[in-house]
Amino acid sequence: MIRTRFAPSPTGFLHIGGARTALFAWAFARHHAGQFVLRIEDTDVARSTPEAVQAIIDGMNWLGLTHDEGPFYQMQRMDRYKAVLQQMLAAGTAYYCYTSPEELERMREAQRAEGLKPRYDGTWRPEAGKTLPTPPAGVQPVVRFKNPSDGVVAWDDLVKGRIEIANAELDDLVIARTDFTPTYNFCVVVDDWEMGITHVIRGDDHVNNTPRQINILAALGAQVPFYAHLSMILGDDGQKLSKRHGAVSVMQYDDEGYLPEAVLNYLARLGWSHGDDEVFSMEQFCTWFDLDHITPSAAQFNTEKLNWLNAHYLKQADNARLVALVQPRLEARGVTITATPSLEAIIGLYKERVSNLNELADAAEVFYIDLHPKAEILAPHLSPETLPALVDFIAGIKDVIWEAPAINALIKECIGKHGLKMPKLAMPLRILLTGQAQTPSVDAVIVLFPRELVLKRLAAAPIL
RNA sequence: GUCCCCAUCGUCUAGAGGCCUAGGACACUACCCUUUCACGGUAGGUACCGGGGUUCGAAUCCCCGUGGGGACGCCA
Repeated sequence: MIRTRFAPSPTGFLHIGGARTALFAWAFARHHAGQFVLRIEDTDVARSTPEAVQAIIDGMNWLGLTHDEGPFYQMQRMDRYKAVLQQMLAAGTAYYCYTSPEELERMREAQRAEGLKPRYDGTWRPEAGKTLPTPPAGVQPVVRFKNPSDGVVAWDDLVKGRIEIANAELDDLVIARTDFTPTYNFCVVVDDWEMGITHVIRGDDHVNNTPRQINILAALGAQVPFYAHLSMILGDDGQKLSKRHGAVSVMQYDDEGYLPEAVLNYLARLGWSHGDDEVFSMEQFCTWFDLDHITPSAAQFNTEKLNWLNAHYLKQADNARLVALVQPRLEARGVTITATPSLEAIIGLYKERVSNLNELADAAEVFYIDLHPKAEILAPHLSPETLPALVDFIAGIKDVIWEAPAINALIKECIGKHGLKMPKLAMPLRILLTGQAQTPSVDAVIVLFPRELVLKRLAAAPIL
C-alpha cells in the first residue's frame, strides 16, 4: 500500500508552492490507490497558530485535495517522540550535549571565518575510549543524534536521481531541545516511520535534511521510504516566493475569481508533463501522474497561462454553478439581484469572454444597478446622424417580439432606413444599456433585459 | 566559505544517441471570422548556457567552466 503525506507547518496560509506539493503527493497516492495523510507539523509552538491550521485545511478543501488520514498533530504525539528519544539515549545512538547556544554561535562564527562549514564540534559526543567533560551544574542539556562519522548516505531520489552525501559533511544535529521537546528532523523521522509513509514527496529545500533523516531511520532500524524532492516554484518575476515577496494564499486565487480546477490544472503542469497534454481533469491527472515526468529544475509561475486555463474552464462550467459563484460576489458589492434580468442567462452569454469570476460579476453587475453611462464613453458614439435611427429603434422596440432574431431584424431595419452601418446604432445601444463599449452581440444583450428596462435606459440618452 | 541541486523558445515544457532542418501550450505578430471588444480559426517568429571529450552520429552520455538555486538553527 502506497502512503504519501503532506506535512505543512501551520505558520501561515497554504501558498502555491505548498499546494503543488500537496497536489503531487495526493495524486501519487490516488494513482496507486494508496492513502494520503495530512500531518500538521506544529512543534514550533511560538509560530504555529490554529488560524494557520484552518487556513491550510481551507485551502486544501477548496482545491479538493482530500486526505484519507489525519490531520495528525505533532504536538499531540509528544509522548511517543519522547519514548523514542529515551530509547535512543539508552541505545547510545543519541547523547546529551551541554554546549550552550552562545558557545555554538562562537563556534560557527570561527568556522565561517576560516571558510569552513559551520558545525557542532562533538565535544559531548561519546566515543570509545574518550572521557567526556563533566556536565556543568544547572545546565539543561539538549539531545543530539550520534551521526555516523564516516561512509556515505545515499538514496535514489525519485525526481533528482541518485544523491550521495559523505557523513563527514553531517554533524550531530539536535533532536531534542533543553526542555526535551523534539525538533523537526526527529519528529519527521518518527512520524514517517510510524505512519508507514512509503513515499516522501516534499519540497527540495529538504534535500539537505534527507541524509540526516536516513541516518536516524537507520539508527532506529526503520525502513527508509522513497524520497521525491520537488523543485521550487518561482514567482512571475522569476524571484523566489516568500512571505515578503509574491507568496499568496491559494484562497486569494479564489478571491480573484479563479476556479479551483484551473489552479489545479495549472499547478499540475508546473514541473510535470504528460507529452503535449495541457488541459485535463484531475481524474485524468491521477491516472497519468507519475514521478518519472517531474522536472528537477525550478519553474516560474506564469499568471497569463493560468488566466488562459481559467477562461477555458469558465467556458466549460455549468451556468448554474457559475451563478452560485458569482451571486455572492455581486451581493458583496451590494448589488441586489432580481429575477429579471436572469443572472443565469447573463452568465451564459458572458462566460465565453471573461477570464475570471470577478470579470463575470463586473459584466453582470450593470444589469442590476442604476446605470449612468459615462459621458466620455457615450459621447463619441452619439452623433446627430445616429439619432433618427435610435429614435426609430426606441419606437420599434416597444412592440417587437422579445427574441434576439426579431430585435436584430429591427436594428437592421432602422439602420437600413437611414443608410447607416451596424456599429452606428449598435455602439450607442450597448453603451446606453450597459455603460460599456464592448459587449456581446447587442441583440443578444438586449433580450437579457426586460423590455421596460431597455426603454428606460434608452430614454435616458442625453440628446433625446 | 563548504556541501547539495539545477540548466531546451520570454514562460511552462516534449525530448530517455539517429524519428530533431528540435514538437506542444501560454504570450506575441499577421490574416480570417465579425455589430464593438473578446472568443474561435489559420499562419508566423523565437530556444538546446560555453568549452572539451565519448561515438559513425549528442539537446540527449562524461568532464570542466559559467550562471542560477538550496542548505549549513535548541525553524520547519
